Formats: sequence, structure tokens, C-alpha cells
Amino acid sequence: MLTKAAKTKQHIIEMAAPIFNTKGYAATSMADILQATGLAKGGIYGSFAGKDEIAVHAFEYAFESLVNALRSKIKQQPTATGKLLAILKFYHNYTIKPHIEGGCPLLNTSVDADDNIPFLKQRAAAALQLMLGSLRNIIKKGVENGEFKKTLDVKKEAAFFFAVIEGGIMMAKVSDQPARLNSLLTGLKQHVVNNLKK
Amino acid sequence: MLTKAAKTKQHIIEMAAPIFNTKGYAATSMADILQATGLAKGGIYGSFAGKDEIAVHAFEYAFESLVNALRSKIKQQPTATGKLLAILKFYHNYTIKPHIEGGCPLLNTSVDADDNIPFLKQRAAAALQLMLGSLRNIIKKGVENGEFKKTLDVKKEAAFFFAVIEGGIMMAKVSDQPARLNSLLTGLKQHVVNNLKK
Amino acid sequence: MLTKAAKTKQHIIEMAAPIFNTKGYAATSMADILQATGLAKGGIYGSFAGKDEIAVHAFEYAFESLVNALRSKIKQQPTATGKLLAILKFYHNYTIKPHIEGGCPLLNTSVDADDNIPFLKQRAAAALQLMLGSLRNIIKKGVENGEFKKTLDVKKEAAFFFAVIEGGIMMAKVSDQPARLNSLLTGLKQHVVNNLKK
Amino acid sequence: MLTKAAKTKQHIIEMAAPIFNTKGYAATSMADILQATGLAKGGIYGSFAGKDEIAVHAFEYAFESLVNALRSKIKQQPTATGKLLAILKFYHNYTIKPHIEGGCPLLNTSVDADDNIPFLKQRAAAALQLMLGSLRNIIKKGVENGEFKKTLDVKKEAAFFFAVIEGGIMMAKVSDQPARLNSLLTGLKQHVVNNLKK
DNA sequence: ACGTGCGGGACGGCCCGTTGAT
DNA sequence: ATCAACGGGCCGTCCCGCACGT
Repeated sequence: MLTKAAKTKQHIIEMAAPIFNTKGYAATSMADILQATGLAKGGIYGSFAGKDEIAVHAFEYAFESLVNALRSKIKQQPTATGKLLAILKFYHNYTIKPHIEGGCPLLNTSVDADDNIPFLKQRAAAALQLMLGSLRNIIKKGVENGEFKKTLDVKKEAAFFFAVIEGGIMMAKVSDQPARLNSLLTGLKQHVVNNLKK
Repeated sequence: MLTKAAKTKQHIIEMAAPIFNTKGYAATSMADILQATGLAKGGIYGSFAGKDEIAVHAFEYAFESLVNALRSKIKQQPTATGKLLAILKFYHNYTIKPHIEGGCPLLNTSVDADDNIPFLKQRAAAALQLMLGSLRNIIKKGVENGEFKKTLDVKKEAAFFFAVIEGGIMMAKVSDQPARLNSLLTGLKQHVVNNLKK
Repeated sequence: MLTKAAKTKQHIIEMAAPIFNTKGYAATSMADILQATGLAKGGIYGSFAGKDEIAVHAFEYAFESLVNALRSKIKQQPTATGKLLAILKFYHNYTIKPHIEGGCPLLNTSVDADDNIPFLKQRAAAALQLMLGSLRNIIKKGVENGEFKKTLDVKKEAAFFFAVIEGGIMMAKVSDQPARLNSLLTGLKQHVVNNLKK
Repeated sequence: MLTKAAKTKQHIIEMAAPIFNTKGYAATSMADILQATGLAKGGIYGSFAGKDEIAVHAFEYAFESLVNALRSKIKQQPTATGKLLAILKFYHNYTIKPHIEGGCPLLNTSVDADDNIPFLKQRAAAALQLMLGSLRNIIKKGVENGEFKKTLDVKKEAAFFFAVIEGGIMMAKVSDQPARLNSLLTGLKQHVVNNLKK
């Protein structure tokens, strides 16, 4: 069972995550978090050392939410092809209905933190590693079980897959054209069916 | 000839652009810009109405720098294939030696501004439109002059091309692995040679 | 009992009131208030939303002080004549020893705010209304109980009474001649005794 | 004939006077004056040493305007009674149509400057002295030529006259009730006719 | 242990009145 | 005589301790 303190901590994280993910680290103020959580000024500092620590937990929470959402879709699919297509389906209209407000935390935090906020950059890098690792696993199993061509460069294929998605999210969001992402997802789908499969 | 005022304005823009591009809008302070330009507190406000205006000009300067750098490479190539490969070459090791400190201003500003800073988002969206338009032009001409397959979906192909690059930059940068981008660029090169060409 | 917060708020008001009353709204800086209160920035903005709010409370405090001081003098007098003379006595040498530094807050704030600071003007107007109302009450009762002539124009008489005082304060203060005010007060006294009384 | 420099100076003064008279010394910025005059920064400082000097000239200009306007009305009246009534007529509806924007410069500047701006206070005091002197002259002549009672305290009468007017202006303006002033003026008129005259 | 709320002080962007170089 | 530049000051927000109740 969760202690009261742990509950409060979790509450703060869950309220703060969409704010950080939307506004970015620098533009998110403690006041924003106070208001969102309903806590008093000092109440936060009982649970966290400071803004940095909240930001880290908020990112990890946001990323885990993403991973969990993806994993539940993937698990339902027995084949590697099915898993990849499930991922693509997950991202359909993602800029309209993202799993967390603000869109992909990996993209947001990476770009936000890469030059300035080392402790966040580090977490984002680890998250990316995990994400790419999962994709590679799926593709690798597809190769091993004969679904996909043996000649595939698994690592490259995974990176390519994710790059298109993230690039697509960025473009769709800034231009307010969700179709930009969807079109790319369709392209990836054809790529999976036409180029990866035997 | 440039007036002194115009020179100062340009100086401010050129000094501010890498800062905004590196730290983002919210994390960039007027003090940063003052220090970088060597001007005094009041000196800036003779040339600009405020931080917002500087940020807009800084972005447009950074983006134009990118466009100019790209264009000079493209112009040297007579064929559509050559132009696309020149673009890929331009982005080789881009996270190590970007044309401006902080990396791709389109990526940075889009992600920084999309939920919070409408006047910047708008400029970033316009810049993206221009960039994609240029790519489409190149590919379209390749189709028209018989270099590329007639069946190509020009719009999709351009979006795909740029999405991979931007996604690749993001991943390479956050993970401090420039090779991640280069590998994707190599993949794109093969795509151009194998899939686009007749 | 007063909470600590309420005490601090009151402390700020009491320290700020003479400053605003002396220097006026625009010329009073937050730094002045910080120094007078001994508080830091965060301390002030915990109690007030901003300078405006402090100015309003400061004015109301200053005006209430005036009203209380006057009322205590008035209460001691059973007759209307006595009350009016008590008021005149209160203002004797007022520019030398005002009840609050800077002199009459009604005069100061009215002139300071009437063209520029609507939220203060509004409070000053209400205060004036209250002040004139009190004067009218006194005179009216004097008429009713037979002290004063039945033909008196109560409203006019009250306005006249107060106009002379405020005009006198202004003249005495700017010329550094307190006697200018005292002389007018003497004149008013004769007016009460000679013209108002039956 | 006026030199060009003198013309510029006069232009600045005439544009600045209503601003100072409306907003007060502290709240009037050089930028306000620049905008009103249409001059460039250097243009002002060629004619004046600084804001202080402009404020002084602006006040004196505003006060002289008042004096001139009053004098022209007074001159038309041969009798002392006529002169006093002309003054009262001049102030009728003064808060609606003051001779200069912002209302009586003597009142405004006195209250604005009395605790804080010695160089302005000094000018305001001198102006008051002049104003009261003029009133005394009128009344004194009225006594001498037999219009008024010989027992009048000339000095007191003049001060009383002006105090009511200035107090009335203050009250009328802050309450947005011009009638408050007019009512007092009517009272003064009766006072002149009933109490001063033989 | 948990949370409250007052207070601290540095810094945020911006505007002030003014001066020098041209 | 113009205009670019100065530098200190403006009000307000920032993130954060600390002393206290509970």
C-alpha cells in the first residue's frame, strides 16, 4: 500500500507531467505546479528537493505512460508485423489526441533539454535507448521467425521507423496539420508490408 | 549601405540567434543577449520592441542561414538526384557541426513554441512550409525530367525525406551519437538511388 | 486575534500609507515600501497583488485614520456647534502636525488620481462622499434641534465648510505658512457662530 | 520676432504643459513629451537641461495662461464687484472645460510638489502669492472706492475666496460632479453681494 | 511525519532620464 | 541637431527555506 507521502508525490508528478510536457522546463513555474496540485507553497518541498527533481520524475512518468500505452497495444498482436502496425495505429492522429498533453515527451524533452539541462537530457537519452531497443526487439523477432527478410539491418530499420514518427509529430504539430503525420504513418505501413516482409 | 542602426540590429540578431536556438525562448534572458552583444540594458530596446521581436528575427535569421547554406549546395548540382544527395551530405555530422549553434532551428523552434508561443509557432510553420516546398520542387523536377519514377507521390516523398532528417537530428543529439543521424542519411541515400530513380 | 499574515498586511499598510500620502502614487516605488517595512520582495507580494492594491489599502487606512481622529473629537461634543468647532480645532496647525505625514489624504489622493488612476479616484470619491455626509449630518441635526437657522442649505453649507478647509490646507502647505489655514479656520468659526446659529 | 530656437522651446512648453498638469510630475515621462511634440530626443535637450526645467516652464506657462484668461475677464469689469463676479463666472463648469487640460495648475502642482519637488513647490508658492495678491488688490480697491464695507479684512477675504474655489475644484473633479463647484460659486456670489457690499 | 504559509532575495523583462558621437 | 547607446531603476515573478501546526 502507498503511504500518504507516496500518494502525494505521485499526485504531484501526475499533475506536473502534462505541464512540463506542454510548456517545457524553463517555462514551467512552481506556481503552475502549485496551482495544478492544489498544494500550498511549501508542500511540494516535502516531497521533492526542487523543480529539477519534479521535472525528472514528470518526464519519467510521461515516458512510462507512453511505453505502457504502446506495450498494451503491442501485446495484443502475436506477429511482428502486427506489432509494428499496432504502433503505427497508436500514433494515428497523435497530435490531436496524444497520450499526454503536449505530445511525445521524448521529442519534447530531448529538444528542450539537449543543450541546457543535462539531468533531463540524460533521462531522455535513456528513454530513447529503451524505445529503440523495443523496436529492435520486435523487428529482430520478426526476422528470426521468418516474417521479415533476413537481410534487414535491424538497428537501422528501428531507427528509421522511429525517426519518421517523431519527425512527423513535429511537422504535424507545428503546422496544425495532423494529416502530415498520418500520411507518413501510412507510408511506413506500406514500407512494413512491402519492404520488410518476405 | 547599411545604416548604423541596421548594423546594430543585425548584430543583435546574429548574436541572439544561437542563444535562442540553444536554450529556447523561455530560458533565454535579455541578460544573455546583452552579454553576447556587448550592449547595455537600454541599447537593445532602441532596435527592438522586446524579447519577442528579437526571438522572431533570430529565428528567421537562423532559418535563412540554413536555407542559404542548403541552397548553395543544391545549386551546384544539376540533377535532382544530385540535389537530394547534396542535402543529405549537408546534414552529415550535423549534430557535431550544425550550421548554427543548437542545431536545426526548425526542429528546435517548432518543439519549443508549438504549445506556448504562438508568434514563434507561426513563423516556424511558415518555415516548414517553405522547406517542404523546396524539397517537393526538387523531386517534382526529377520526375518531370525523367530522373525519377512517374509514380512517385511527390508530396509524401518530400515529407518523408525531411521527417527522417529531423527525427534523426533529435535522436543523434539527445544521445550524443552523431552516427545515428549519419546512418539514417545513408539509408535515405540508398532510398533515393534504389527507390526513386527509374 | 490577528493571524500573522494579517499583521504583516497591516504593517505594510501602515508603513506605506505615509509614503503614498507624501510622494503620490507614481513617485512611490516598491523599493520605498520595502525599505519602510523591512520586508523583502517576496514578503510584500505574499500579502498584496501589487502596488495598486497597496495604494488602495494605504489610502483607505489613511482616510480612516482621519475619520477616526475626527470622530473622537466630534463625539465629545454634545451640540452641533460644538462638533463643528471641534473639527475646526482639529485642523488648527494641520499642515504642521497632520494626522498622517503628507497631510490630508483626501486632498492628496484626489488631486493625484483624478486624471490618471481610476481605482484610486474611485476610492477618493467615495471617501469624499462619506466626509461630506458626516458634515451634513451634523449640520442637519443642528437645524433640527434648533441650534441652527431653519433656512440653512445643509448640503451647501457642508460643502462650503470642507472646501475652505481643503483649499486652506493646500495654500498653507505650498506656501509654508500654516497661518493661512488657521486664519481661514478662524473665519469659519465666526461663520458658524454668526451665520449658522439662530 | 522669435528665433527658431525660441519657437521650438515655446512649442515644447505648450505641448508639455497639459501633460504635466494632467499626470503630475513623476508620472509624466520624457517619452510622453517627445510624442506630443513630435521632436527627437536630442531636440528636447537642446532647448532644456532636463525634465525638471521643462516642468518648471510648463507650470509657469500653465499658470500664466490662467492669469491671462482671468485678467482679460477682470479688465472688462469696471467695478470690484464686477471683477469678483467675473472670476466666479470664469470658474463656472471649470472641471468640464478648464483653461488647460487637467484643471487648475496651482492646485495640481501645489499638491503634487509640496512634499517632494522643491523647485516646483517654490514656483507654485510664488504663483499662489501672485494670485492672492491680485484678489486682494481687487477687494482693496473695492473698499477704497466705497463699494465694499470698510471693516473687511481684505487679506482674509481674498484667501477665503480662493480657498473655496480650489476646494471646490478638487471636490467637483474627484467626484465627477461639476455642480459641486458651481454650487459653491453661487454661494460665493451671494457672499459678495450680501456680505461684502455696503 | 506531513503539510501549511510566511518570508527571502535574486532575477525576470522593460522603461527611465540622460549623454556622446557623428 | 540627430539618434544610437547608456546604466540604473521600475514592478513583478522566480525558486526556495523555515517555523509552525497537526
